[in-house]
Amino acid sequence: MNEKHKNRPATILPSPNERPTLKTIAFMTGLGITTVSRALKDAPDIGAETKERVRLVAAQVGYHPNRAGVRLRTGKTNVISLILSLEEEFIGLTSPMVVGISEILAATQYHLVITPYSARSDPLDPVRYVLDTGAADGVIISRTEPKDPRVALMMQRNFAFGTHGRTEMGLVHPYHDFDNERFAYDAVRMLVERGRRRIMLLHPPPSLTYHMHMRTGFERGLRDFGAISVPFNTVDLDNTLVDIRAACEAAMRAPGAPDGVISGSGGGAVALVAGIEDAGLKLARDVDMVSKQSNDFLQWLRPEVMTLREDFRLAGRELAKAVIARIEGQPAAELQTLSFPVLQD
Amino acid sequence: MNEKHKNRPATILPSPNERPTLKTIAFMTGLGITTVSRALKDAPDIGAETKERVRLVAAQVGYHPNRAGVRLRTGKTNVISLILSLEEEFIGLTSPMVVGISEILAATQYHLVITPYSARSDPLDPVRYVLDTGAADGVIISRTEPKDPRVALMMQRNFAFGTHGRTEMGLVHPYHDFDNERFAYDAVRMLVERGRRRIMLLHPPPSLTYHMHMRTGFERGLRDFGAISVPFNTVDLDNTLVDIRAACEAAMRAPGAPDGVISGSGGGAVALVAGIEDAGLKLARDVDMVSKQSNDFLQWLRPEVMTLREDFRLAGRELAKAVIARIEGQPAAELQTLSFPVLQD
DNA sequence: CAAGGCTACTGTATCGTTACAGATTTTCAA
DNA sequence: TTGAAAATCTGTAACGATACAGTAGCCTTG
Repeated sequence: MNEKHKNRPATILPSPNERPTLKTIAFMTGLGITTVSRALKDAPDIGAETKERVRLVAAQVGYHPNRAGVRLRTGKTNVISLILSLEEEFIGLTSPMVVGISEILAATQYHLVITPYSARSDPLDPVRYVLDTGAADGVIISRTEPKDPRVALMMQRNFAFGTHGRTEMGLVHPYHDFDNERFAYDAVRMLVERGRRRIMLLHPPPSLTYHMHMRTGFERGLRDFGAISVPFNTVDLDNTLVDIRAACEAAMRAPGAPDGVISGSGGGAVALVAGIEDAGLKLARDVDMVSKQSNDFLQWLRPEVMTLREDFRLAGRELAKAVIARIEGQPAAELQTLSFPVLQD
Repeated sequence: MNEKHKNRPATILPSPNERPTLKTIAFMTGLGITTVSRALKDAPDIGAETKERVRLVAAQVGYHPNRAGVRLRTGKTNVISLILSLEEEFIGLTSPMVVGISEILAATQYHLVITPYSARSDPLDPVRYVLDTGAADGVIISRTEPKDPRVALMMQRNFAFGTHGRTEMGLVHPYHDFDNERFAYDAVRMLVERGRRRIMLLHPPPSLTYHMHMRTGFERGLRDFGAISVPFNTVDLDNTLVDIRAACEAAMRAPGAPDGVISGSGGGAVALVAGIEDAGLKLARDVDMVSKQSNDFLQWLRPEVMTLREDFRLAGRELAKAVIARIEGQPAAELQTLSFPVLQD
């Protein structure tokens, strides 16, 4: 509309095949590059009509800001990094989390980058990598420990992150956690209601925070409902399924064998079922079992096993929301959520 | 501004807390930025001793090239995008692929970005997004169709990609595929060897390329080993497990019910087992079953089911290698691999 | 009507890197 | 001794975006 002919710097006509940039739009609208940039971010010093015109042209030519340009200039990567242990056992659990995270990120500018590490290496390595290279604006980690050095490091550097699981360091940070204490407590109750008294728990590795949560709920359940614990300390959820199966069979054949079993994960439950049956026992008849479950397989093939569902997809959603909110400056204390076991069917 | 001094431009000492850049190293070594850049890429016009010195200092200060800088200047993103359908059913399968891909990328500069789409939207969308925004140097896709428009588009744009599964358009591109024809053929053989004659196949959706592969192997097996097909066309592997289970039960109760069942995926097999048992039949006694399997669950809970393993982790590794090789200019014809069913245990 | 303030817009410098076109010194054949 | 070639090294411009410090015109206000 208002052509005020100061002759514009001799802009070369942008070649029509290339990706449009701010320059393209500036050329098409007759505005300056800065104006276009500010118009697109709805800055207050740009006229309403101009903004409209710029937005229209931008949409028309399919403008997407160049991520490298933004990132170089502002330091903002628009990336959330999910730090994943590559051991097969965990990836099965974390994959629904990827779905949840993606669901949230889809509505934003953020991309999801998978930053892997192997159990044989230091879990701090991937975190340090992201921090040192500025590879992401925020990070999501799992397998959280009570005194987690990754959390300490990111807090110290004032870096946005969320943890799947809680810590116990007196540091306030975003997390999402499943109430494993309640899970174990409810599990004991369910077993006792079915007349079971001698209960065995397949617990997470002691290094992880939720080990203590689960044990606490377990012990409390034993006390409140009047059952006793059958020790099962030779294996935990980080052992291979083969080891768990063998250990379970041994426990089932030993004197004072359990008549109730609790599995802290769905994968472990499969091994426990196999171990129980290896020992010639039958579910529901000789032994009852409660498992934490994330997929349907177990339930379909051994409906006798009672399952309490943990929703990893929800965890992904909550964590993605929390990390983004943290990046945007929301206080960490407001970004802590807990989810509860849901009886399956 | 055009100051032509002999002495170096008045470089400000890089603040010690910031990430080191080429400038930092240039300052420390007393060299020019260009020289440092070229030394680090082992360019032929830099002295051997200089290169050594630069490399030493770079390692010392923990230099990582700024990805945004490289990307902006060269257009190289150093990103591989895995395009994932977010439906829970598929994510379970594709997650071991993430592990395989990560294993390969870990030794390179590449990052893995998950680009999701939902089944309700156009599968072309994520591909177009990557192409239009230059979000990655290469792409990996699954659920490949015989005339796959994503493949056509990326070929036309001369963009590096690899497909999990083959196409049939006369276009030569990198792929990794599982030999589903052989799987079905072997499966029929295994069933016939156990005296089964009336065989039912749970096949993939007809739109996917491997549907035809599997059917071909199936039909060939029926002919070669003298068995007959029991139609099972009301459901395929894209249906929910609940639907598959119900359809299977119905088939098992119908006149002329099958005595052998083949499942084109591990997840489907669980539903089939449940359906068979719903109909009051017993595995190994009334019906035998062969399944494609990717995890151990089924095998542990129904060892009667014979399983042929498909290695998704290997697929991830092969595809990552292929895409990188393609980016580096290797001919697509050399980047096509096939893997074969392995009898489980 | 001058001074000041507001509105709407713009040019320049910069982020870190690399392509390119020199520049300087050394080496060496004639 | 003299070019010329080889060996090393370097400055500038650019990739696309944004922060910042303007500018130009117009409107108040006293």
